[in-house]
Amino acid sequence: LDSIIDRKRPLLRGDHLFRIDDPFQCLYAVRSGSLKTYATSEDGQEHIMGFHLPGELIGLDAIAERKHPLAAKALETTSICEIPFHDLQSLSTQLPGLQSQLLRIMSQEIRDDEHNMVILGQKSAEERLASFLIGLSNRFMRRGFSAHQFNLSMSRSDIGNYLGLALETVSRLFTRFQNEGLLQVDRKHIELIDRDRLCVFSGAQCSDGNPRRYIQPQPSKSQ
Amino acid sequence: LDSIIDRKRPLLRGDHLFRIDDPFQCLYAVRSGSLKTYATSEDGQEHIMGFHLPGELIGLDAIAERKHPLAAKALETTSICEIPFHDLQSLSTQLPGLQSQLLRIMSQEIRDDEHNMVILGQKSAEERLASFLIGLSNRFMRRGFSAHQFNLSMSRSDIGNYLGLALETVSRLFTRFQNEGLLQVDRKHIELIDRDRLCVFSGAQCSDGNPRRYIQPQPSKSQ
DNA sequence: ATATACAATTGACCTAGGTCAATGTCGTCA
DNA sequence: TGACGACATTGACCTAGGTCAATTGTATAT
Repeated sequence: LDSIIDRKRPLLRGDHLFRIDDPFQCLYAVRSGSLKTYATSEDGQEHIMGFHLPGELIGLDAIAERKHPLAAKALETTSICEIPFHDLQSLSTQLPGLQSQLLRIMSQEIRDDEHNMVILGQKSAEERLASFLIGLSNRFMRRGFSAHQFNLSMSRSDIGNYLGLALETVSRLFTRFQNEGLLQVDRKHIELIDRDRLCVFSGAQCSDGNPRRYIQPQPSKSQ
Repeated sequence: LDSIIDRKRPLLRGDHLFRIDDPFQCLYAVRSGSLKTYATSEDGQEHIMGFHLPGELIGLDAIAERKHPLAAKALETTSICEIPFHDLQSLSTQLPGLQSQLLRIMSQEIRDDEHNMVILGQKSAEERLASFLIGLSNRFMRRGFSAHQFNLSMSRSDIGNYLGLALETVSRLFTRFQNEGLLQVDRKHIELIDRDRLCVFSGAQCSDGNPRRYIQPQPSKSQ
């Protein structure tokens, strides 16, 4: 199963794992550290699509066109597993479970993106940042890290870019959350003091540690 | 190949194809008509995630959890093909190409969602509506319909919800675009007069009829 | 034909959050 | 140790677009 996986030497902060339009050869799994993926618009503006933590898979969006639509850059010293896609495919013809596992992961990615679209399209700045922090917390928790205390490897500007906010707004919200007693910020270090109340601020479905979930249908106000 | 596909009787406007948390049995392909998919938040608020035109596939986000995270509702009289997922999977163990075709479609869906996240996160109201119209136009064109003239099956309110705008803003933009000579609106009917200039307004990468594309990397301002 | 209800438009007003600018803090390198 | 440069914070101001409300147009039911 992991006979095809190749462990590469670690990336340093700022190194690219791949760039936009690089040919698609491999999926990548983060072993340690973190990365951001981003698109750029014609004017050179960067649009961050995601932050990627240990245990997460990168590159699923490249399968269709056989090249990477986004670039991936390390936010800190980061080690990566390379998974050659060709090998993965031939292996999966033998292992029936592997194929459907891949489908499940991609389906989950689509769900997560849908969740992000709700956040970007419908939520206030406050709700966005709270959702972001709760989401990070959940992801750390699932991987066995502390859910109440972690370091942000990305800058305020990266967070703002990702959430569709100005970096000044992000900064102001951090101090506001801190004054409200929701959390303690020290530079990159975050401690969630009152995680439950932060969930309330995020306006959602997340206090149970189960992230990226959707909500029961309502009575349905006809059409 | 299409021995497993079942054609159901058509849905009427307002009918649900499935609701949130319905168990996942089938993928669905739109044959004619159109639908919207949406999540609802705890307060009953509807969040539209997509509009679905003939030839498009719905339900890929349900594979992971074996239930539908979104609801799908017909915007007009709509006919649908049901594709039982179980059958699809067993069939794909025999046909090698089918499996990878499915992966490609899901990968494309992830790319499309990423594209939408850029629109929601980074674009102005004007750019959002222009992108939306160009995107629709491209999708119609690819399916053999007119790229310059089509009917919107969704309300202004649906469009606003989808784009993260108030319906009043959508309405104002339609009249503005019309006054600028970009298009002609009559209720639900849209005629794109100056598609190229509308592309300019959308601030993107779309005038060539190839939608959902990403852009070359820039010189990269280091870090 | 008329009533009803919903969809769309338009205007007036207001506010969340963006922009610009000044200042502060930290980490790195000579 | 000091100076530079990136990052972060904070304040003052401004505007894109949201909200509220009135009006009109359109479609369905009686």
